[in-house]
Amino acid sequence: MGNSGRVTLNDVAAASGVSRATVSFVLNDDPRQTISAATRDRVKQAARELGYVPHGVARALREGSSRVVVLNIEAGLEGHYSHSYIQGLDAELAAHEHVLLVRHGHHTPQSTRQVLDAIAPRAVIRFGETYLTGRELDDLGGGWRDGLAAHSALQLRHLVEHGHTHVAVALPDTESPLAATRLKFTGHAARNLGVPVPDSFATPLEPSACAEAVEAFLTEAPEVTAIAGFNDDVALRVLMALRDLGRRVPDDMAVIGFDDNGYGAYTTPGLTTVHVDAEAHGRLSARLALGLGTGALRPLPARVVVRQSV
Amino acid sequence: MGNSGRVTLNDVAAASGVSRATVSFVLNDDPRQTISAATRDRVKQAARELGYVPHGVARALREGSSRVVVLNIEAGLEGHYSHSYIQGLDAELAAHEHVLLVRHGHHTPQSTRQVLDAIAPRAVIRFGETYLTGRELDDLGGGWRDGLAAHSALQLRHLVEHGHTHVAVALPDTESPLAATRLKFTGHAARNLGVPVPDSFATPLEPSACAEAVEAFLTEAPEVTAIAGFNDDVALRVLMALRDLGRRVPDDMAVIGFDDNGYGAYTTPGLTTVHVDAEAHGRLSARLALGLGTGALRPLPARVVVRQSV
DNA sequence: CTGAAAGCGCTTACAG
DNA sequence: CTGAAAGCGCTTACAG
Repeated sequence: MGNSGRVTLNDVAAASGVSRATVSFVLNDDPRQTISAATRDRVKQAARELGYVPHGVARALREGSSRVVVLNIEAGLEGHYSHSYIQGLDAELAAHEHVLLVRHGHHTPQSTRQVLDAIAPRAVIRFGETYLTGRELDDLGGGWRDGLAAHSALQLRHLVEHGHTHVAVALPDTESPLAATRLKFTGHAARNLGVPVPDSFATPLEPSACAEAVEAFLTEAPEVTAIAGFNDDVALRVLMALRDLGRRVPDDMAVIGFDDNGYGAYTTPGLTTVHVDAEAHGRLSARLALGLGTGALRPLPARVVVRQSV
Repeated sequence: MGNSGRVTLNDVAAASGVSRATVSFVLNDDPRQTISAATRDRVKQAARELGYVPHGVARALREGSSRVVVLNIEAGLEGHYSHSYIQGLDAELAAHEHVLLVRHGHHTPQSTRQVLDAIAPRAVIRFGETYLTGRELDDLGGGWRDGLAAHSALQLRHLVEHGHTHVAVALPDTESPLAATRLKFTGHAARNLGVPVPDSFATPLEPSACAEAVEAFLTEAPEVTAIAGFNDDVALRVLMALRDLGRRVPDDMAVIGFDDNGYGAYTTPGLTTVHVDAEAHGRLSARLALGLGTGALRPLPARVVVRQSV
């Protein structure tokens, strides 16, 4: 097996007494070749016995890309949704003999370039794109059907159905590329539901600063009776702020979260929130990245998890 | 530039009127070659103008490995610690011109093999190994100095310092490779502190099941006055269970978490917990994976974040 | 100081 | 049906 420890195509060819080309044809089930059953067996047998595994790097150099899919995820977008999404993506990719590799943190064009050049992945997925634009999800039939837009609307609708017409949106304190989009979608939904377009405010991480922010906002907008969180983290902070301010939830103020992260079950009152089938979104992204159809895959529609905060 | 869109070494060589070898020497600053300043400049200039970027796959095929480090992380080990750890790892690797790619989910030997073959990473890090064994951290001087053992001891010590001698450990419901190790370390610490070795129990995710588990355990062990959580998730579940059982925290039972995930600030009472400098652990792992020294890097010691639960 | 050549391990026209 | 050959883009002895 050469000089290194690795078993190569050469070794298999030598062991089975055919050329490298033939080995490659057999192992890759090339449909354009007709190779005798005897030869096939001999080659496969030899490959098995030698423990041959194709060298992906060489294959990638030759084919132009490796059987790897890279997911880029910005630091600010990580959360419960992304976690489930990754699970789905990983599982579906594995089912099609690809591996998922995730790039966390902040990505500059150079670093992205470096990854591309280093491993020539079959596809690079930018996390959030699907969900955000709903573009791929559109393929299932209907723009707002199961994207962020639909879910933003679901969140607001729950509030409206509970009698709230003046709603505010609580946003993270840090810059999130999703914040503006979310706000836009919620605005759309408000118009559809015939309620005023919600105002928004940021929620600092530090509890007393957050309480101040909530208080300041509510002083300016005393008509607001319900707050819709950008996500559960934000909603949880609002819940704490309201408690510190002595406002009762849901009696004085209703609060609803987004993307049920589980921790909303631990507060008093529990946080009502929106649950999204992120795992299926991940599977969908996988199929689309590989150029497969969406198959029978259909994400479960989002649903409201009712606890006590609204 | 060849037939594809890519600029290769060949293109740079042609543009600067030298051979491919020379281009390679110049661009890689090969110390064994002496190349005239004029030629160097010409080559570098041409590379810059053409926007040449070395093809990592080809380089990996030639050199045997790519400038990529892979982190394997099992689904059960993800949490706050891993999140910070990844940030540190990513940043430090980037500082040394490597990129971090994370493999989530469950890993079989075959899938690991596939990754290895697909991208020939410079190193593969198994998450938790460092922290768990404290092996790498030992290098900083002293086995228990800043690993899981030391932190388990810190958690228990806080309880003992607050007058608790009969402590129980709450574990996750799922199999965690860390659980046994944790228990062992806490046992060691108990002996050192001269208190009985803590018993343990599992905490189901489902709230009523969890309450039952807590109740059953405490009925068997009425002498227990404090519960140490495997992590904050577990401790938070215990907190909820105790509330549902009508036991007051900390008066009837003290609770302490582990690996401050932030959500402990949202409960009533707030969860006292142990905060670990995972980011520095990540940086350390990066340096060790690349075969660099640990430099001046020294993780901050873990500390107890005091809230109200003990 | 510089260039021609080999080779990393694979795939795939092309010629028998 | 099968094999010899080229080539993916790079690095590095080796020979001038």
